[in-house]
Amino acid sequence: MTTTVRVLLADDEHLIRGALAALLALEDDLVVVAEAATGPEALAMARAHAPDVAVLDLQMPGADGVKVATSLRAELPGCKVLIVTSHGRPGHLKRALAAGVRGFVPKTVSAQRLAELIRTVHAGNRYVDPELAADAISAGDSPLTVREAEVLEHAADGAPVAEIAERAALAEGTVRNYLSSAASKLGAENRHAAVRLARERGWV
Amino acid sequence: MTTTVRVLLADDEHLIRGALAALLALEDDLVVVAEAATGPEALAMARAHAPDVAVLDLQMPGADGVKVATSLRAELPGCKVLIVTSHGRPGHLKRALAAGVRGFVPKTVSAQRLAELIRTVHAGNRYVDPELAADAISAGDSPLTVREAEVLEHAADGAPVAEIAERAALAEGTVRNYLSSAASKLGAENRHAAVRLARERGWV
DNA sequence: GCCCGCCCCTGACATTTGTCATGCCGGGCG
DNA sequence: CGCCCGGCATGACAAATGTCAGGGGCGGGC
Repeated sequence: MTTTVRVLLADDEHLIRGALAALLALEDDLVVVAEAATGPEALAMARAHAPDVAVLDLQMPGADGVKVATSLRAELPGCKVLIVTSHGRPGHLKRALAAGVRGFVPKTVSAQRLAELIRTVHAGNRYVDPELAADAISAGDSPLTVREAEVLEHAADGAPVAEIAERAALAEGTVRNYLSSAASKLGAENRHAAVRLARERGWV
Repeated sequence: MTTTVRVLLADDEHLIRGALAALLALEDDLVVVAEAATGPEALAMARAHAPDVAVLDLQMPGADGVKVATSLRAELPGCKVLIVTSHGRPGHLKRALAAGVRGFVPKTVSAQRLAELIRTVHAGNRYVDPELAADAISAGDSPLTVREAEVLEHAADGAPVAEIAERAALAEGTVRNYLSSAASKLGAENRHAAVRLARERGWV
């Protein structure tokens, strides 16, 4: 007997979610038991329906896919998580795996392939897109120290150093130093470029 | 007799494009005659198949939806363009309409609704998502002068003023001035925040 | 024709940011 | 234990950035 897999689908784009639900419904052994458009909603739906596999978009309003996965791991250990994403940032993959995610693929895969992957993770196996994995490996670990990353995050919206210093409870000179060392580690000309790079690599 | 509508589908995310194609195929009067994953590919497909309606993603590799629409308008005036987008930036809507686009909607619409809209634009009518329209109106026109926008663009990747000055063939002081006035017009603290805001509003 | 306002452009000055030399502390290692 | 290394923190100085006052050109209103 082929067991049927109960799936939760979470993506903020209704068009895509609906289309996906329709396509997955064509597979005999898959059934979409719940849909959600936001992070918190996904969590609530998961609690209510206890799906076998949760297919989560990485970027959703409220809480991103990784955050949802973390909560899910604690509350429903039996629920496997598969993350799909449009723009694969290396660091996200690492964070996702740390959160216990079982699968991680870009949205460029076909629906057919996605269905296979749902079965794969349901069977207890893992799968990450080879290209994303290669990116993550070549990007490597974050070279930033805890404080450097913290200061970079505060600098993300272009705030002046004085403001960052206040929020981080540091002297201005110190903040400038962290910014500077972070920028040089990232090979950036200035802190703004550094912020962009760190974001791209998923290190902030 | 209900005429059948020949549709071109362009989106870089295979998962979504495939799912969409499948759903639209369920509608009796719609037929997807071509698919594309990039801007140039969409253009080539349009030339080859001369579709009635082109459904374009706003953000694609190569050339964005608006650029494709512009070319299409010149080469295939009979082909109506409907743009779908994940992240609606006000300025894009304006540019799109200027490029002769007939419909503009976020990806949060349902597939059912999208099918209706394809018929709507095919019938010669226009449709823009009310919420996006409201955003565009409230965001209003760009308050930036030509030079201000130009300098902001050059500043986008965090380049130092000297470099911007060279690329724009201006004195450094002048560049600082434009940056400064642009920032104040946008209500930004500094040029980096200004760049972000201008991007969000679609003014650069 | 003349004035006014806006855009374009510039250099000088004040402020902010980036860089450097330095000190403190805790953890690993010979 | 004593040493060295790396992360954390700071202030002083040099360089980049933001702000200001001002001048030339062009078009619309009177």
